[in-house]
Amino acid sequence: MARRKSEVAWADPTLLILGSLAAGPKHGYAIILDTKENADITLGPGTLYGALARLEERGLVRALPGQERRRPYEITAAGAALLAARLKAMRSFSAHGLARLRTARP
Amino acid sequence: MARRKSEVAWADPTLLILGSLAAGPKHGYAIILDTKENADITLGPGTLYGALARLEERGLVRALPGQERRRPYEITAAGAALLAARLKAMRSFSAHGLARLRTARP
DNA sequence: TTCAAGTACTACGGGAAACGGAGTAAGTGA
DNA sequence: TCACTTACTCCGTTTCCCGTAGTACTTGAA
Repeated sequence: MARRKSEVAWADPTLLILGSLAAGPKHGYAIILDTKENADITLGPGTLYGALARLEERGLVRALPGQERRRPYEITAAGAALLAARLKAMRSFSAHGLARLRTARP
Repeated sequence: MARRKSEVAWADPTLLILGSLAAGPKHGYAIILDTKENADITLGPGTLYGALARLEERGLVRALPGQERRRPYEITAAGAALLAARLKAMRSFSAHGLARLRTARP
């Protein structure tokens, strides 16, 4: 029940979801499996579907017609643009940070 | 007053702080200036000092003797190890995500 | 000398949302 | 029939992000 279980997170759920949807439309459960595999982070259902709903109301993802009991989502152009910007920031920050770690400390 | 002001964040404050301290010991205000410059994120005092206190009680940063009214901190070995792991995850995720964006979508 | 601006931090509280447990329900395979 | 997987909904708890306000000292220009 604890938010982020007192750990230092390297990415928030919304970014993980956008990153997963960047590969193509997926429904919620498929996103959970994808992030588990690709980011080694297991999103609980509350986290996933809550974040997904917020992303939708911000116009960053869009719900697709959906068959049976699955509710598939796809990333929008705005979502892809925002994701690209965030990923570039992450790439730059991680590169600089790792360089700092290599350089510094006796 | 809203947590993360309804935006999609690409890094949480604790990671930004560790990244800043990786370059060497700093006091709080210097961390604010550093993250503003290097990550283009302005941490408010509440965010910064709150996160710093949590990092300290988790043994990821350590308070130094400190002159005058400054309270300098340095990253611990545990903090550096955790930072390295998180930065590698970020680097991998951002690389894969950007590749996905380049490949996909009509 | 006065006053604005910068430095450096403390104290406080609201509220978004992360998180997981529990529940539901359909499908699959042994 | 039963266990397991898939796929999601609902809900309560807790974290902690974030800004505002306030304190206090220093510096420098008017």
